[in-house]
Formats: sequence, C-alpha cells, structure tokens
Amino acid sequence: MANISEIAKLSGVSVSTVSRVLNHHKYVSEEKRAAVLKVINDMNYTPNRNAIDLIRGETKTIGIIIPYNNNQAFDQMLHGVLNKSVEKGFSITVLPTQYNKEKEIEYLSMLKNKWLDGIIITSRSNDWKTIVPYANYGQVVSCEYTEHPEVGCAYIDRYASYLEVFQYLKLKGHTTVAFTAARGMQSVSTQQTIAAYKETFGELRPEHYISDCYSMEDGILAGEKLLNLHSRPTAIYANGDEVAGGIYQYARSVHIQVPDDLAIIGQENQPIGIALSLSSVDHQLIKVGEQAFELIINKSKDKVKIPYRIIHRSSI
Amino acid sequence: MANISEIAKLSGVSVSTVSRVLNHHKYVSEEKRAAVLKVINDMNYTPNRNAIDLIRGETKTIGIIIPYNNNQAFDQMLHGVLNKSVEKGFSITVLPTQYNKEKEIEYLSMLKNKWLDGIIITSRSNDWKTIVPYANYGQVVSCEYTEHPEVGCAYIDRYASYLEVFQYLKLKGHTTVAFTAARGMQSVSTQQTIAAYKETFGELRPEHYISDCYSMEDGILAGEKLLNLHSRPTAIYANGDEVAGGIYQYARSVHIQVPDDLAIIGQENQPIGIALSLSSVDHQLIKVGEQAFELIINKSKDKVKIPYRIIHRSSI
DNA sequence: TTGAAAGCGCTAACAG
DNA sequence: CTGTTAGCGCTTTCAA
Repeated sequence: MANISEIAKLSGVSVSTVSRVLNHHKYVSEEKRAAVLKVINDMNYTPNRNAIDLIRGETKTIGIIIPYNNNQAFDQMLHGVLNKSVEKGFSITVLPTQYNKEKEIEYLSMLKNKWLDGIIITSRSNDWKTIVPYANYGQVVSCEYTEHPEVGCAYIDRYASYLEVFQYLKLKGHTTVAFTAARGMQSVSTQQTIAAYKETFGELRPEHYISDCYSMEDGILAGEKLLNLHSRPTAIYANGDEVAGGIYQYARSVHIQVPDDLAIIGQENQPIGIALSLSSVDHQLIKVGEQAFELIINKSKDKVKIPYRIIHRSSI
Repeated sequence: MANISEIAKLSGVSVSTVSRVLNHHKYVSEEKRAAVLKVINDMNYTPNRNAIDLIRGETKTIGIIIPYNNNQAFDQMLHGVLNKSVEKGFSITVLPTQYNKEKEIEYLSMLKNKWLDGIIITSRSNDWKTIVPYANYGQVVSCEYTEHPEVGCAYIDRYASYLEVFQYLKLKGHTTVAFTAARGMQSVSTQQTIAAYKETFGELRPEHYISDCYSMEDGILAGEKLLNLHSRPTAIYANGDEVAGGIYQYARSVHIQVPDDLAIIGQENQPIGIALSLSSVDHQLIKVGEQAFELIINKSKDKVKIPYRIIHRSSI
C-alpha cells in the first residue's frame, strides 16, 4: 500500500499539502488539490489509521464490557450502544469478560494504552476502587449507579423496581414469594433484590431464592425446585423473560395453573414473554445503552436514571 | 502517560533494552530486566498499542459486518465469533450496515487502512465484484457461499434446507403453502427460498410470499395478511422463530388451530419456539460464527458447510 | 548483551 | 498558499 509521501511525490507536492487535502484544510490551491485527489484515486490510496490514531491520541473507538455474550439483557444494552455509535461515527469493540477480573482489567488497560477512547461497563466483577483509576486515561461510563464522580452512569434504579414488584405481589395477597437471579451474592443486583424482598416480606427463606439462572433451561430447573417445595411459592419473580418462560413451562407440565395457582413475572419484555402473556418489568436496556453512549462521547460524568415500567399481562 | 524513552531513562538503559524486556526477548541481563520491570511497575506504564500496531502492520482486531444490530440471527453469529475471539486474544469490532452499500464499503476500507486484520461478512449488500478486491488488504470471510477463491466461507446450504422443508410440507399433504422473508428479492436467501418453493410446488402466487419480516410484530401482520386470504395457506414457513411466534399469535386470536388448521415452522430454534412448541430449522448460526472466526485467523479460504437440522415439535 | 539510529505513516508547527 | 522538519511511541537492524 502506498503511503502519503508516495502520493506527494507522484502529485509533485509536499506531504503536508497531501495531508491538507486529506483533512479538508483550506489554503490549498484548486490545481494542487485536484492533482493530489487524482493521484489518491489512481493509487487507490487510503491513509493508515494507526498512524493517525497514534498522532492524535484518540481512536474514535469505544469498548463495551459485557460479561456474557449470549445474554438477552446485555445484548439489549449493546444494541443501544450500536444504535448511537453509527450515527456518531464511532466504532464499537465488544469486550466479553465472563466476569473474569483479570480480563476486565486487561480491557480497562486498553484505555491506558490509547487503544480505546472510552469504555462502557454493563456489569463488573472488580470493585470500584480498582476500576476508577482507569478513568484517568479515558471515559468510563457504568450501567450501574455509583457515587464515584469520575464515572458517568446510565442506570436503572433496580432497588425501586424490585421493591415495586414485591409490594405489588404482596398487595395481590401473595405471602410466599420466590425469585431467581443470575449471579449470586457477589452481584449488586442480587443484593438489591434481596434487600427489596426483605423490606417487603421481612425474611427470605433460602429456598425461595435460586441463582445462576440465565436461560429457559435454567428456568425449567428453577421451576422444578421451587414448585416442589413444601413451602411452595404462589408467585415467582424471574430475572428475565426467558427464565420466566422456563418456569411457566415447568408449571404447565405439572398442571399448575398460571396465574391461578402461580403468578409469574419476568424482566426485559422479551418476545417469549409476549407469546406466553407473561407480565414483565421492562428496564429499557436499549435506552440504557443509548444513554451510556451519549455520556461517553459527551465526556459527561452525569448520573442519568433510566425509568423502568411494569408491563401487566395475564400471568399475575 | 509515560513512554518508552522515559522508562529507558529512568532505568538507566536504552529504549531498545526496554523494548526487549517488553517483548520477552532473551539476551537481556537479569539485573537490567529487573530494573526495567521495576520502573515499568512504578510508573504504571503500558505500551501504546497504536504505535505497536503501526509498526507491526497488524491489529489483532477483526470486524464483523452485520446489517441489523437487533436481529436474532445475526446476534447468534456474533456470539459465535465472540466465543472464539476471547480465547485467541483477538478483539471484535461490530460493523452495522443497515444494508447501506457505502457504509459497507467504508467498513471494508478498514482493511485497507490497516485498522482491521480481517472482516467477517454475515450479510452483504454490495456485489462480490466490488467486495473481493478488499481481500487483498486482509482476510475476508463470508457467511454466505461464494465461489470467489479469495474469500473463505462458513456457510449454510440454505437452498437444501428450504427445499427439505418444502418437500416435507408437501409430503404432509400441504399444497397451499406460504412463507415469509426478511429482505426481498435483493437477498440471496430470499431468492433461494423462492427457487426451492418453485422446485417443490411449481408456481408461487405472489400473495403467498411476504417480505420485510423481522420481529414478532411483523409476524402478526404477516399472519393477518396470509390467514385472510381467499387462498389461505395451510402451512407457513417463517424466516425466524419470532416471526413464527407472531403468526401463531395471530392464528390463535382468530381461532385457527395449530397444527390442525395451520402448520407453522420457523427458523433458528429460539426460546420462543420452544415455549410455543413450534417446529424450527436450526441453521446453527453460532457454529457459523465460530467457524468464520477460525477461518479468518487461520488465513484460510476454505469453504466450510455448516449442517442444519430440522427440529420437530408439534406445530406441524 | 547492549545502544544508536533508522524508520512505521502521518500531523502540525514554523518559516517562507 | 506551500514546504521543511520535528515528532507521535515503538521495533528492529546494525555495530559494537
């Protein structure tokens, strides 16, 4: 591939003039501009982006840290980010961690080594103390609320959302309520769910909380465990519509009627929830992703709360 | 951020020695290595990746061209790619085109400007003649079969798959069969569906083919159109399980029984299909993505066919 | 085993 | 308006 000096030579001008036409500077005579453009075209030349990034110190690329690359919730946030990135001319690099701390740090280092202008953290495994310093090297935006002033947030008030659901269930007369979660106690979101649960129902019996639920399969398993309990719940709050779908599936297989014998409510308003007529709380994760991207490119450190909404269907 | 010469100065060695310890070269005395490592650590130094990429001429990054960033099928391929990329230490950049030809070319140019080592094309809008030249600048792998020897393929034999489904439907006694598609005639996959249809049933009545179906919503609309036809189909082959779910939804709403009054079969074996007990043909798109990635990093131009499988459930 | 120096391809003062 | 030149931060001969 040709480089800028070759183009300069061929067009009979200096490299700076070529650079000027490349960057649409004024103060280039029409003749020279035309000549350069012609050679560029003839040679099928494209400037080397690494050289430009090196000199400019920025890459117009932002990374998105995602624990699992096959999870509905994180996919939605990714989609939100992608939606906005195209119109703003940014590239998005996906950084899957599997909640591996070293991997996460490795990705954050891409800020330090000038390979990423910013990073959106959809979910983290390191604690904030170790993450925050990286905000010195580039923009860091989180999809979880944090007080640290160095990082912007596009977040959901999960505690409020969980609380509202549990309160609603209680109001409907449910006293034996269970829920599922993805990760266990190490997850802030699980901790918030538990707090909201206790706030509403007083105590949480350990058998009414099932973790490691990601897929429909996991939902079926969770349903099996929960619905064969002596203290069988009359309502289950699932951490996703696919999981809710699995629970529904299992309930139906053992002739437990929804919503009469069992109320089910899921999260994220997925197609499967619509198909099965499952109630769901929509945290508007696409909007979260879009907002996170906006914060990043505006170099904003604002804390923006994205509203959630409960979608009532017939499973409750 | 510090740079290599600062590290060199501080450790009392030359930049080349620092470079050597950075790249784990031998022939560096233990004392110097230790000294350099200490300074690197003290200074919290990380080499600038752009400088390295510039000099090496490679970025360990590959791009994946995807038309829509909210489509189940393309998501699956992306997931396959991500699965493999992590273990091989590559970064993945997502390139959404919305089937915009200029955008697609812009992305392909990232090969030319040395910003991407390779590109995986999950679906394209430009013709091969204009795409193939870019294979001179980096690896290009397609998820659609093409004879061009310059590009590797991890592909599905869609024609065979469509044909098998239509033949099966015919065997089951269906003579009035409809199908849905995403893009219209400009899509190779639609063309293949039509060809398989004609091969099986002779002629295709235009009202039995509905395009622009992507979501469950679209499926409901398609169902409404199709099921109110004078020549109402007794079987519908949907281009995705969500679309199939929408059709199912509409059918149920007008008391058309599945499978008695209407057979439905979808694609890609999604949770919604499982929930609704819809038959589906699984093209194993995750495997397609994984294979595409393997081809890219092995710099292979092989044509690898990924087998599909028909999943029989009760909707047919 | 080490260092000096020549680039990689480009941008941006600075001096005309 | 245009060219010269000094880097950006790093790798890699080439000599020593």
